[in-house]
Amino acid sequence: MGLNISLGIFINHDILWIYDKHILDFIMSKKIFITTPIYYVNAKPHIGHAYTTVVCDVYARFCRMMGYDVKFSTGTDEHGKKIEHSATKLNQNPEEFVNNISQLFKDLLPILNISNDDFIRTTEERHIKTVHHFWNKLQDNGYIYLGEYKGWYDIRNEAYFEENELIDGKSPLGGEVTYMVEPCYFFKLSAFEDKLLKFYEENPDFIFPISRRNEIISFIKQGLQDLSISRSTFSWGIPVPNDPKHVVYVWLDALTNYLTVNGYPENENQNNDEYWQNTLHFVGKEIVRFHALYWPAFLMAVGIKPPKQIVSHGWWLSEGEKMSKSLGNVQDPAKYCKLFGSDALRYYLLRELPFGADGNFSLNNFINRYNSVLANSYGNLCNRVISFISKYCNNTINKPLVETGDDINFIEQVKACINESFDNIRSYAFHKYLEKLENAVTLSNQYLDNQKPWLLRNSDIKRMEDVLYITLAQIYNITRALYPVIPISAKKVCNSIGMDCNVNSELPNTVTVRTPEVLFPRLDTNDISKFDVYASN
RNA sequence: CGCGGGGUAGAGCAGCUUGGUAGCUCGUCAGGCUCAUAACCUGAAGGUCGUUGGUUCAAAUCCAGCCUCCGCAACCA
Repeated sequence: MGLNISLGIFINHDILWIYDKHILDFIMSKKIFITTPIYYVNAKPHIGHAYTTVVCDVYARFCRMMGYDVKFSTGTDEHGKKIEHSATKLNQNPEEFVNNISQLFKDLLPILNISNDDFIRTTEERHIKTVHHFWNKLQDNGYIYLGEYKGWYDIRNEAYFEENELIDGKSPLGGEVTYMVEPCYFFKLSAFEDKLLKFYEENPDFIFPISRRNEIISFIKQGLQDLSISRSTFSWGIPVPNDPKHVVYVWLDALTNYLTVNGYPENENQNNDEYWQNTLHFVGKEIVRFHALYWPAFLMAVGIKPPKQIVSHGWWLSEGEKMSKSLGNVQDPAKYCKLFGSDALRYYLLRELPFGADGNFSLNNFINRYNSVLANSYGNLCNRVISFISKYCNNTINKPLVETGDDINFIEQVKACINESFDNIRSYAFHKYLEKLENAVTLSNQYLDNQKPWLLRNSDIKRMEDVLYITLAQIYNITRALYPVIPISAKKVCNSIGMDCNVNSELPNTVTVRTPEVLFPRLDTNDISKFDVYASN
């Protein structure tokens, strides 16, 4: 029972463009809930955080463009020993510390032009209420018991190990270990092995991509142990209901943020909630296990259906190496936005990395793509056509009465590109989505060069106008298709031809243009070291 | 046997799921155009797709082994 709505209608003079493939038909209603992970406030935001957030934003904007009612949340994860530790080192109390860093993440959102509907902090009262309710529910249903955590504790790395995991009396992570016994609460994760495997079986798309799904399945098949879900060796966390010596394990705390955002526990019956039924969690590959395994188990334990899909992406290297403060190569997303504009950064993030894979973020490469695609190809196309109309057609252009074979051919090819482009959204192949639109831009430049309106100006004014209108119509279509990625520039282009970015808008018979500003000024590559893009410590 | 990701034109990468003329961006060379952001368009050179073997009519693509590079014991997306 896929949703049968027409997904975006592109109007091209005399041609009704209907993008009728149900790219999002796995979403069963018109509502959709998109989340970023909540970011751990142990350090300042870097390009990796920006990436996840931008991916979600582009997806959210795309869905809205296609007529969906989107709820899009992000936020910060603020509890845990590490935070307590970091705060102490700076002679701050934890509240002060998390307020500062959380604000940095929040400030980044408008800089990246993110259209989130909510920003949640795990220190908020509404969230603490949710966690308490969720915990009690788990307890009422018999999935929590008090036990002891025993093992060799690596203090430096804050992790427990089994005797047989130790190497030369040290932890596998290289730290000194001491044997510790800590009373703590456990979640009966072991009871969910079969249920989880069955769930993955019945919902083969639950974990994206497949390789991650296989990893999780083989992890479960090795056997699941009960999960310790409380800590008593530090206090910066949400107290366990009725036993405030313990605080709630940070992942149980963090994951429930999604329920908080969706109105739980007031809105307790999430199974009837249309947003919840169509929840997409976008995550980095390192936290797939928490989202694809622990989270559905927790939810099953309280009787809530797991989310629709866990969408996992890869990691960024910086200039070929791991991002690291000591190497000074931590890419600062805010600096990129300031220097090149948020659209350029958003475009680069999506275009450079094949979604799911790891990739390399490099300033040189950024500038290369910026110049070749945004400036020379797309920006220049918009500029040359609109300027032409502005200069030689008195700002006004009329819809052609007849079309030649070349025209039809061109229009059909662009249409095919946009269709293929959108098809790639379904599999989160954002790099291909953009590549196809770049193809459409190239086709437009080729069409112009073949038709040579600058020669027609002296021989056939009517034909010149037809060519320009037809090209302008395709620019309008391409621009709207690009809107989710480069919303600011897309709006500028649409405005300069007196239109909005709505997919259902139709180019009128007579279009009046305004000379556009240069969208993406070419960047000088002679000395790229002058661009200060790295985070200061 | 720790886990994971790679090895495709000078550089950086896609393609591998669903085998079938090897593609993209940049760079180089030669042309064209002049509406445009010294941009745009055309053409050319340049690759035995790490290696060995297997499956197949057919392998960059599937399978097995090998060589090799790189991440992970974090600032974790």
